[in-house]
Amino acid sequence: MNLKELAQKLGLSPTTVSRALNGYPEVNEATRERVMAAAKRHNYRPNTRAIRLATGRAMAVGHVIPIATRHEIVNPVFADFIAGAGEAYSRAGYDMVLSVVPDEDEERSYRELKSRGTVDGIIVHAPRLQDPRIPLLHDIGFPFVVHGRATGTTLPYSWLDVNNRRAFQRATEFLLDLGHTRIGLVNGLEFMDFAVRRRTGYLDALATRGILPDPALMASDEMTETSGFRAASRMLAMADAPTAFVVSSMISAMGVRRAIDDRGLKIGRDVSIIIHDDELSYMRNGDDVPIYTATRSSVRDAGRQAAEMLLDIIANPDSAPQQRLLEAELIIGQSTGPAPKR
Amino acid sequence: MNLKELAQKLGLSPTTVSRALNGYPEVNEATRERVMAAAKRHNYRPNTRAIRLATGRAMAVGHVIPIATRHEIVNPVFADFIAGAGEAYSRAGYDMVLSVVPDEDEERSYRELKSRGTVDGIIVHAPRLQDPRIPLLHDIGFPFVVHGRATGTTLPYSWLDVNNRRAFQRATEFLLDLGHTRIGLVNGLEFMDFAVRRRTGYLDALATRGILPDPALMASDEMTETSGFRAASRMLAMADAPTAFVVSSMISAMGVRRAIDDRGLKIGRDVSIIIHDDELSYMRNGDDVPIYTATRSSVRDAGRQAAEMLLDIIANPDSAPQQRLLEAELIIGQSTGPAPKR
DNA sequence: TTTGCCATCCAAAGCGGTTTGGAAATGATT
DNA sequence: AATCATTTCCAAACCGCTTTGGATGGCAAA
Repeated sequence: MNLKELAQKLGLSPTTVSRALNGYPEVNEATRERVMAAAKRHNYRPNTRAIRLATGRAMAVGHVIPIATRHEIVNPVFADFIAGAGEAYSRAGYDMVLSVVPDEDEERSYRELKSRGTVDGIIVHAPRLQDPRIPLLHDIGFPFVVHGRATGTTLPYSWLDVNNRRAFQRATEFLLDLGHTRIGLVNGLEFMDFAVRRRTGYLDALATRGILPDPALMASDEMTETSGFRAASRMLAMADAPTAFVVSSMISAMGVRRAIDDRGLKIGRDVSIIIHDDELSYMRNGDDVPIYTATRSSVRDAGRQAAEMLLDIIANPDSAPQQRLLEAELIIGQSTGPAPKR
Repeated sequence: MNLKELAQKLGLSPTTVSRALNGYPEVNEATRERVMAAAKRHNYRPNTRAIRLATGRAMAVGHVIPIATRHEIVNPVFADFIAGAGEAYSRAGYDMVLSVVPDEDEERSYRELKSRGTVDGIIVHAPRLQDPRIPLLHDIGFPFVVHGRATGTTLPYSWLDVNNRRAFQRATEFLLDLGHTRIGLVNGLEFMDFAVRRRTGYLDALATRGILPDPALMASDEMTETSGFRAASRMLAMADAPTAFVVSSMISAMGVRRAIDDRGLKIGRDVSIIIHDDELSYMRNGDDVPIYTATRSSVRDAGRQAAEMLLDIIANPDSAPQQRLLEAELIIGQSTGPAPKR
């Protein structure tokens, strides 16, 4: 059942039927109702492909998932971010198209999305320092929103980010207040922008207390259980081992926990942990009482907000770039306690 | 730059240019090369929207992610499955569109995808027992491939699944061989098909050794760290506590590990664990030496294969349904050992 | 009655490709 | 030279919708 057939059945022109269904004013209310009823009765759904060609809009948004060819790691926050964004899209009648792209093909991939007209805009994931994607998308004139920021980029662009620096500063201060002075940082890969900001926050906190940072207490790696384990094991084996850890993710923290357990130490008593909690749905930080003390910010909610921002930018292409900085909340769990006396 | 313009520049008709680019035989090789060169030079990319309307094919595949409105949990294997599938799609020039749908709207969502012509086929995720989506998709005549199976469905349909029953049977037998007789099962939600099959495998193994299953040793819940912790804690508190666990996922296993650690027990010595390992990229089971003994089957690879199967079905709509059963390998890690003497 | 203005509807021209059904040119065959 | 088959190209229809630029008729104002 297409427009033409429906129009024929109604004894109207396709024009009028189209206008009736799309709420244009130049159509009699009576006929509009008649059209609406007939559309429902015949279960008419306009063909998306035709709409897209006619309007020139894709009614779709792209998410490019870069696969690091070296590690082949899919970002674990991805699923929840997508879930949040997806809600916003389906509410607005937009589709979400995912492109899984080996990272060396990313530029070509963006250009194609643009020139083939597959999508109306793009969410940029996991920005790195001076991320080349931002000037690129700017050049080809594609609406986009970055989830995160890219230090070193001077162009104005739209982004939505968590205040990672502040979060880690607060986390570190919290531990300092408990008397810890040897605090290990188990960070993500530091060519990622968020990881740099987190380190900055950690260093800032130490600096204001006049504590010299120890490079041996700062690890940077992929955020996996294994790498968390490795980093923590190494640090705990030191003569002057840390009494606390600031950890970039729930997953790394599980590795850190394993390292601590393996040495027969007890979390919250011998060693404190404070993590950043993205509130991944399959990785809840406890139900009622949080297991870990954490800086918390829902990545799913971030997805929703970023999507809404992008839709807004697509609808108003000439508006100024938008920015939104979310603050993480500091929640107290069972993984932190006063520094043990030596 | 569109077809017409390109044709004009070449002094050819759009017809010929289109045919030259799409490899039709009725065009001189010399002109084809000329066209190809010009297309590359002018950076011509056919407009996807136009192709779709003209051919009637969407050149896209849909993945519907149901969000359980109760738990709001995104399936953690999802990201890796998608990553695998995405590779297959982009190789074939297909787009992947994701719909995030509250599970009560799922049926409507499938019908819309079909009637609006958004996609050419669908991957069905996380099938339940007698999953209603299978007859539905069958009815509306939509090509689809199920990741998993649906016990109780008599219709023939295409699927790709891991032999979950066999995997858990082998895992349980492995523990039995080590002398364990009290073996806990930490399973996923048992309205999910895979979870039922896993339990069956577990029960089969016990049965062949003449061991009566103890309901108190079988837990079924969402596969989160917390639920793993809860289930294991409860079982370990029993008078006749289990000396081994079969655990449905790496994530639950982390909860199980925490429960074991909390009681001051040692994994592999006091308590054995064997898990099912989907080889999630951010959740590797150790690097060289596996941490956990596991039944292993890459969900990413499953995604790739399921996608290829679907593309094949879309290309040959009248072929018989395809089925593929993947066997998990049993890999020995450090989390299992002989049953402790009492 | 005429004029002008709305309100309501429609024909037709897009959107940018693919595909059908020739047409012209070339070469081979008789 | 005439016929026929091939090769090579093209005009035009089509996919299903939106949107522009009228057309028509009714009614109020002049």
